Amino acid sequence: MTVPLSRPLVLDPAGADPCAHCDARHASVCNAIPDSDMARLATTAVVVEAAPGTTFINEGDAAGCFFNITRGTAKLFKLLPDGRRQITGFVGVGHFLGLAVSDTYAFSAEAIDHVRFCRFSRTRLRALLDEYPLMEKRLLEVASNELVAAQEQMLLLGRKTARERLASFLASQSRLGVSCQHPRQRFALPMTRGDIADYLGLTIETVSRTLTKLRSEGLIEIPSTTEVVIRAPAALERLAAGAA
Amino acid sequence: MTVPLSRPLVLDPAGADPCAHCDARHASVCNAIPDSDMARLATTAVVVEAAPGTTFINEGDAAGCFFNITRGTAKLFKLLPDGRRQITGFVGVGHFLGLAVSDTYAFSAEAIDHVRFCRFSRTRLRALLDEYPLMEKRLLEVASNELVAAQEQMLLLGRKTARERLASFLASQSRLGVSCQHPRQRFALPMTRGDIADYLGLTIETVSRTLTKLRSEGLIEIPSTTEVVIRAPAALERLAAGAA
DNA sequence: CGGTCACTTGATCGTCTTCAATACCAGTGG
DNA sequence: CCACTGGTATTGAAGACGATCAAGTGACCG
Repeated sequence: MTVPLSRPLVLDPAGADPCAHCDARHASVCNAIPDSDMARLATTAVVVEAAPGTTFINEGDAAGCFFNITRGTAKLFKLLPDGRRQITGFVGVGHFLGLAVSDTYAFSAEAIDHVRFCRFSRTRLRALLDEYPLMEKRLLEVASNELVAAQEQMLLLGRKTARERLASFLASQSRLGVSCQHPRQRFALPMTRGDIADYLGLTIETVSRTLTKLRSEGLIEIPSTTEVVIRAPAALERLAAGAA
Repeated sequence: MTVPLSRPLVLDPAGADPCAHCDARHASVCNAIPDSDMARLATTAVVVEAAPGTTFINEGDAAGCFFNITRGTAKLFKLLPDGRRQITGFVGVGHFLGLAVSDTYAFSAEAIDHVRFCRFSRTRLRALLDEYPLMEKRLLEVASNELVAAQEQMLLLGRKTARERLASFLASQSRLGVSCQHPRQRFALPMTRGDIADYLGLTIETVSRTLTKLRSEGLIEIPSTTEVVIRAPAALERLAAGAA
């Protein structure tokens, strides 16, 4: 599984006061900063665009920046020397990246579709945090939530069957983003089967076979390879929870 | 794998100003609070003792408290309805527990040996954090570090072989606590084979077999079931890293 | 159209699990 | 002192789930 290494593209901030009109603001830690200071926030951030397949964070590199996704979806992953890959998460709009205390990144990040993000230097963000304690609180909240998600994923990787993993994955995807309260029946999967496999600790073949099986059993439909319809949400949830 | 449910024991805070003389303070978030305020800190905490096997946090219960381990080792875990268990971490002196934003605990915690910890009510800790921003910063640091560790564990659970998992586990245990810089050659394993299995996503039998194999190859020695000696640290690290 | 890439499907294989028996150790009481 | 017990660990044999290897399909695109 090779990782493309093309360069991300730095954009001129389009229009005045980009932060004030940011799509991601409502979902992001930046909402801790009052409207009146949005212009200042904008001056500390650099807007960057990354084409699909672009790796914009490299595990092990000096961690000079923080990131805030404002568009698209990216995958975070770790690699073993022989190329085995574990995707630790898919991140979308509003997601904050780079919370490593160490001086190097603990994971790599690659754009799945067209991704846009804000980049803050470590030192400037530090200053921002000192000035807006509310932002630090929000970050702690975010980190806590991710920790809970990470533990859930450990349960999945350590103890669930392939079937249960796919069911968990589909169930969680249906609850993503705006549909947090009202799970969608139909949704897109921007990532490839290979990505799903590396996220669930399986192989491409097992992912494909298991999806086919779930479909043949009437739990889901697969209108296209990038789209899923949940036909039996309750049954899927039961399966995801590992009910005996 | 049954989970004992006996009650933890609440102690009278022995002696005056227990926080000032706390063994865990240097390793804990409490070091963000100045010496002069130690007495106040002590009044917000309740010292609790838990015998081996005692479950002192139950996944799903209302999350009213935070915890700070001051003695012993505990295991954190999640269960599936049919009893499958994933241990998400072993926590020792100085470890801070309960960072769930949700109103229920996301995991259970059980004492391995004799554990002592401080218990803070959620509301009182919130007040403490508002008063000592440095403590909030420390918490964010702690959470970030745990997040990095969680990602490493996902890599292990999703992509490493049984051999590599055991090597990783032993290598990380040798670096625990005070021996962070100078890995110990010899150390105790307070947890059972079952605990190790549930931490590494394996079965007891595979853990036992794999340890035996590592021993027969001269990488480790096993003087007793609760003690390990690393004979070939470099080779073990290479194995843990998944070198091809 | 030919080429590439992602996905699906089939057959075989291997690692780890499951089932089962045995060994071990500490604690208890005869 | 030694049999007895319960819990934990080791070891062996058989089985299963998912991996690997291999072939085939379909969609997109130059």
